Amino acid sequence: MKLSTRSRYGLRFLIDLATHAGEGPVFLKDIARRQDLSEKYLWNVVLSLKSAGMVNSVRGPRGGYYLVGSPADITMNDIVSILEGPISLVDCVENRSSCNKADTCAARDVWVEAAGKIKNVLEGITLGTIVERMASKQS
Amino acid sequence: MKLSTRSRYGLRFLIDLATHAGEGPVFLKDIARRQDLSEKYLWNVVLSLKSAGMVNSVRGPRGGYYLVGSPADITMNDIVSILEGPISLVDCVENRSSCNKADTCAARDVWVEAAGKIKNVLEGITLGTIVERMASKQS
DNA sequence: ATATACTCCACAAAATTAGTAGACAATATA
DNA sequence: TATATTGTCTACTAATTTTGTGGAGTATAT
Repeated sequence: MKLSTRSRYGLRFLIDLATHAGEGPVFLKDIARRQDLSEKYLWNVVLSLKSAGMVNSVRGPRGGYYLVGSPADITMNDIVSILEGPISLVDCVENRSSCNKADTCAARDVWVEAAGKIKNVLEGITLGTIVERMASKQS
Repeated sequence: MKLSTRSRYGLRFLIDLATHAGEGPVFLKDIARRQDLSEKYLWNVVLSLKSAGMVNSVRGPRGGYYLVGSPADITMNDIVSILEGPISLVDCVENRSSCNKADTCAARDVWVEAAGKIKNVLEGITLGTIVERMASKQS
């Protein structure tokens, strides 16, 4: 039950972006350097975030990336869903037809319930609160 | 954020076992047939459950597996922890030294919090309630 | 004795994840 | 308009994890 590096890198990217909000677009290259991530691989992660409309980019000199919405409106569930896929602990939660026993399966009910609760947890954590907490930590 | 088949198979094995409690040991072969799982692979999963002390076995004819404790005392967190490893969404949650930035990392705090809450959710679901719910569903 | 079922090591196929290479496209600025 | 800077994109490869198989052996109730 580990998250892939996509989610980890994505979150670090977004935190970095939120931290530098209001300073104009931020270079992918700078974030990769600050966070010590492969620039190429990070781009691939960020591509997903952009496709999902969570970030946007400006090309050319003085270009870079910026958050589309307010950090307070971006939840961990949003981030993980984009980068990891929907929070279904097993396929049959999302996709009844992936198992021909889904309708009568006792185990499935468990996973549906657990997935729902985990989703609630992740929805309760926003990028905004993360950045706030960071700031108060440093002072 | 998917669980591996180990957890899925393991839960189905345990549900089957709990359902047949009080009838003496249950054959792995029978469960594999009922649940339509590879006998060999299921054995490997069950081995982990046995090593962890959750189930025990009797050899020879009339042998088989049985639950060690009461279904009411076995939580989803126990099961997933055994079969999937500890619920740390990222390595640094369990293992600070896996990342040299763990002490100052803002993202880590998020994962620690999320992992703790997810653990609470899974601890709230026991094998006992699952079996009960199944029974009431069938009536 | 022997049938039944568990034990355990080693191996292999499949799938997923992680990461790299390099050419191309857009654009702010001089 | 030239050019430096930065994002875009496709294709490929390497590493890891997951999932599963084979087969020889061991314990024991009948």
